[in-house]
Amino acid sequence: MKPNTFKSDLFTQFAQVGKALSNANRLELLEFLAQSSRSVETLANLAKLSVANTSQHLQHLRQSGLVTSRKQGLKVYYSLSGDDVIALLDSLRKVAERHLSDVDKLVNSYLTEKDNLDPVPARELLELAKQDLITVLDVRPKEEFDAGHVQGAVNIPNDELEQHLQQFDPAHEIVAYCRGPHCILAYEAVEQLRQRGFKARRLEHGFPEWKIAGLPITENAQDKN
Amino acid sequence: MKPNTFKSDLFTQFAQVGKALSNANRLELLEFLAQSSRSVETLANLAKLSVANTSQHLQHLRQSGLVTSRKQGLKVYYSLSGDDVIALLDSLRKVAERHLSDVDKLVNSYLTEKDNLDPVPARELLELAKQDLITVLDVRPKEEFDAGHVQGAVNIPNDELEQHLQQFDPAHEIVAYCRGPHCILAYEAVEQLRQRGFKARRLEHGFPEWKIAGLPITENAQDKN
DNA sequence: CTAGCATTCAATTAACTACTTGAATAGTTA
DNA sequence: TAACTATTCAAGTAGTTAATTGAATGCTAG
Repeated sequence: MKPNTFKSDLFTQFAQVGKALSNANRLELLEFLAQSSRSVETLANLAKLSVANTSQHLQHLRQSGLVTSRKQGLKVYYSLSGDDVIALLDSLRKVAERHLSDVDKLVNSYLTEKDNLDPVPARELLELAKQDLITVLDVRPKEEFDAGHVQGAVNIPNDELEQHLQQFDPAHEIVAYCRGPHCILAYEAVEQLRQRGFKARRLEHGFPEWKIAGLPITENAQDKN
Repeated sequence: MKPNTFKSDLFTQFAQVGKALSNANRLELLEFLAQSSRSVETLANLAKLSVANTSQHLQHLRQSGLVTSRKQGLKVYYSLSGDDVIALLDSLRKVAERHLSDVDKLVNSYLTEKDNLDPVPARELLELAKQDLITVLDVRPKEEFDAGHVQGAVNIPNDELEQHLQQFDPAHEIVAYCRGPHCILAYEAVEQLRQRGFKARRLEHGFPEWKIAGLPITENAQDKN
């Protein structure tokens, strides 16, 4: 028996997963994959990387066990290998938020009124929706909405918000959400709506977190992209 | 507003934390720190690294916000910056275990009868202890035991087990634990006890997990090392 | 069975990381 | 104040990683 060898090998294996999380582009790819499974080309466009580079990053992620791939016709679709990966990304985000003061500074400087956009916890949204007191607004692009969204949500991508303002019931408060805790779309939507006199807040987290919490969603055939 | 710049900077910050987790030696240091706070020299000895190298790793960890340091007299004591770090390490471990088949192979080849050493969940241990049906055995070194241990546990470091066998009540099942889910000491103790005819199992997780689950512990003044 | 497409592979370059060594700093004790 | 100790800093080297480019593979449709 060689406990030390065994032990260090084990840490080496864990470090492989850590390495996969050590690059900003890979983390961005993971966030996109947390939405739904996607092809290499789509991911490359979303992350603004070359296709070859994206492919390499994805292979790296696959070797660490964070994503899986599946070939369908011409395209290769990648997806997260399990909900535990979302939990891991959430842990990472929590630690980073709590400890890296730089992150706070960034968030504060960008989102001028961050604190005033006080977020609605998921449970509260559920309750308000049940009593039909709110309109739930999904501001992500149509494809992401189609792949899966909070039950009862209305989809209006951010750049079309202006044209659809009259369809909102002014008596209802509007709760906006998008991809994750740091998706800016929801912040922007809330700001815009408030300027127009609506009562608006944002959902505390985003769709991936809602989904893994087991809260009600409407889900279509995945893998459209 | 520059959403893209903002966004990529944010991922860069998260990647800093990922980088901290991308090295086997740093992960090992974090595991030691999950036990209790420790000085640089102690950590260097535990991890079998040079002091300068250890110091560098620790600074890296501090810059990512995973640990904090505090100077006391001549020595500098490092500790985890919060329980969310333990949660993060646990997530990492879970993903690595589930996905890296190499890890399974290692565990299986090293721990010949892994499945037979069926682990006791924390709640079950609590219940059994309440009814006084078991002896809870902490096989870690004395210093770690002193810094904090499961309430009611007996401390016998692994290499002294042989000499203390007669002090166990043969009617009681023995549940052994040590540092974490992968600490080998507990496996070895269980094997040894079984060979001597005792009924023995190991605790499913280790002390750090027990502690963050909020289960009853006995804690002494930290920072002895 | 050929043309076209999505992805991967291979080779290159620049940038970064881990570890070593020896010197510098800061706190402590005589 | 001088000697000592624990830690950190600085510089150098070997090894690793990210991104680019262009070619190779493997499907699919005509």
